[in-house]
Amino acid sequence: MTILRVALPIPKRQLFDYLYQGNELAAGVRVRVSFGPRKLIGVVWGTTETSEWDISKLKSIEAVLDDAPIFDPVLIKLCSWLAQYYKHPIGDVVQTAMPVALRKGESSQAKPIEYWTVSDSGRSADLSSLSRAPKQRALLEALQKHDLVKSKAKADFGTAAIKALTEKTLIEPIEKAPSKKSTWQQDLLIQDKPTANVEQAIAISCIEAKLDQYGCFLLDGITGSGKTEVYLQAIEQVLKQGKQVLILVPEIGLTPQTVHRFKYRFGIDVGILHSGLNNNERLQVWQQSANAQLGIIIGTRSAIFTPMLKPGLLIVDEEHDSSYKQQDGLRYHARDLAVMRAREENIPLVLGSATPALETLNNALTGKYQHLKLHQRAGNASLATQHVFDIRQQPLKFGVAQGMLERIGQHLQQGSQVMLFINRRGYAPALVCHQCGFVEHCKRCDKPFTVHKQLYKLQCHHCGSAKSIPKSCQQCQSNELTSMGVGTEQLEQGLADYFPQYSSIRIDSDSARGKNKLDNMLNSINNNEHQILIGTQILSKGHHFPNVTLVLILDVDGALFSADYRAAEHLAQLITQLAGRAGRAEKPGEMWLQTHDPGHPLLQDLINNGYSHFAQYALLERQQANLPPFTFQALFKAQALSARDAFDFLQQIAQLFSHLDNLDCVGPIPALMEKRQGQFRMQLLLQSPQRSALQKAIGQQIKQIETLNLANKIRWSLDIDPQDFT
DNA sequence: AGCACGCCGACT
DNA sequence: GTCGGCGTGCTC
Repeated sequence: MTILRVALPIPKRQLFDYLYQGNELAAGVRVRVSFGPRKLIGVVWGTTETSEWDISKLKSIEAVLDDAPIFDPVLIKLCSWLAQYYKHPIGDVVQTAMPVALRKGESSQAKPIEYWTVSDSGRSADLSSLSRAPKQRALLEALQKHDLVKSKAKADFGTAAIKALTEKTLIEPIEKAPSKKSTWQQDLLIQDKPTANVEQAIAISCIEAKLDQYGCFLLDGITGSGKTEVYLQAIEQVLKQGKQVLILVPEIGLTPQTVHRFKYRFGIDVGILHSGLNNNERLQVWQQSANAQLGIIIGTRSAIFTPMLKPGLLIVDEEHDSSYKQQDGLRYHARDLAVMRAREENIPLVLGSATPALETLNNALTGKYQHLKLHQRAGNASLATQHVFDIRQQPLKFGVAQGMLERIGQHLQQGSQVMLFINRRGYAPALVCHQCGFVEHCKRCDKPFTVHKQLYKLQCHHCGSAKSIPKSCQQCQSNELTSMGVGTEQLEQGLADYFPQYSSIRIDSDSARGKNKLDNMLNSINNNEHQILIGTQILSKGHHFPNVTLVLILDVDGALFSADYRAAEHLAQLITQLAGRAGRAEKPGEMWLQTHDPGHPLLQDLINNGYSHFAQYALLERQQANLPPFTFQALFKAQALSARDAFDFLQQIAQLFSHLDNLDCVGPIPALMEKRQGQFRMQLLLQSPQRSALQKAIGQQIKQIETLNLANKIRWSLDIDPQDFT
């Protein structure tokens, strides 16, 4: 008789004890247990001699679901660390780390995958007979080449076409058992590879020198400098040793082209984990990776939990990308988790970016990570020139300065495309004088106030002090005080009226939602179907716009004067990424930044000296202001129908931490978005110069916080190392 | 989280 | 009289 400690999918920061009639059950095995009135599937997390519960009242395990653990020791350690570090319920963490199929208790052996294939009559069918049904024709044509996974066929051709062809008995379903062989080592076929330049060769040999141990590398290379080639040549060595490579990419970066590049170079199957997979397909990749049947696995954030039998290398591409941080539930950072995993697996980790996050850069500068730089730009890449446009006293039309409108007109007339960019990320409205550019700052913190229209107040997000919104500028007495901010729709309409002869298109996460919609939009842009592009964040990621010769960034000030101290960093990353993606060698682009503060040192540093110089300066500023990565933060957020409840709850938390030295408390203050879906949102920021002090303090208080009266009445969350303050 | 229990108002 | 609203509390 043994007592097992089981992780259950329950939002409680604890394990639950059960009796087990057998001798041992390894950690990582799934079990079915009864929990109150219901049945749950949990994961054995350990054994114990004594229970804090009355042993006679313990229930028994009802069923054991796995012969072998579904988590290896490294993943178990990783989950425990996650729960500990992010102060998150362990059962929830374990749940997040499992494919959905396994959460539901299905066998860890993947079921056969369902395909569509051509029937005998379909194989020889004449395509022209379907000329009036283009979807059906396209599907049949595709299937005559090779079978298609059902879910993919449905996504690409629709259910109607499938149904029609089934009724005509031209196609039929077929099941294929997942392959058991792990022959990728024999199949490995290295395609001709370009000769690495000197910098690439140095980077590759640095990584190769450490293939059998932990080491973290920052591969810091400007756009077009050939980071991928470095990955590929490092991967080659790992695969040749019979080891696996796990590659994380941003949500938007997992395109067929990316995958194809890896597939093509090595001639082997690549496991892909993205949001479009169904549960069984996901389980199959998971399973094949766990058995080392796949040499390369590429996936987004959650792929960091994919088990590997023979781990050899971890890569996080575009490591600065915000999609690596989960923004709800378990708020983990996949890049940080990758560091932990590489250390536990004792394998190297490569973080790649043209615009490294300041946290990462700091780790490279202090020698914690090895800094590999690529400065040389490959052949036909181009970089847009960057300029600042002073909009003080300039008449603005729908957010665009008159001078800029004229320039837009010139570019359009030359047959080029123009991109207008609205930066919403980290945006916080500051009160700017349109006459002289003066921005009112908090006297105590020397930080710009943030405008809160709901409360009709200016509020400092650093010390929490507030004052009412002034009527005129302190410096020039002008009444033209604006809290900048342009609406996408307003801009789109304005441009359509001003340039009626040109077609405009808006690309944001709303308009790009849906299968292939973004791809279709990007294609129509590069076919010159639209001349004016209006976009947000989504445009800056991974896509090239060779016909765009003018990029205009509208609300730079919203980031420069933001209460979110990361806004300037994100803006710089955006500008740098965009500059590398517009125009081409023979038709280079120009980029203009509209601002009330053309002399802003960060802005000037960025456009004159480039991202890496900017980043070092920004780091210095962070150090002087006692901000991350030189201090460590945790953010409590609360939302409720009554602002009072949210405030009181956070106030009670603040009191729990108030007596500690080494720990600063800011708030409770309204969140940057103070009201959403009718709920008031407040926040409380904890900050400490020592990570351990912050960890310890929260660890000691979290149980207490859970049991606060208001904790069950309102919605609240804790975000360790917060990235986003909206 | 989910599910039961319990205590109040508005229905046949 | 009971059906059902959702506040409270517990689950090894």
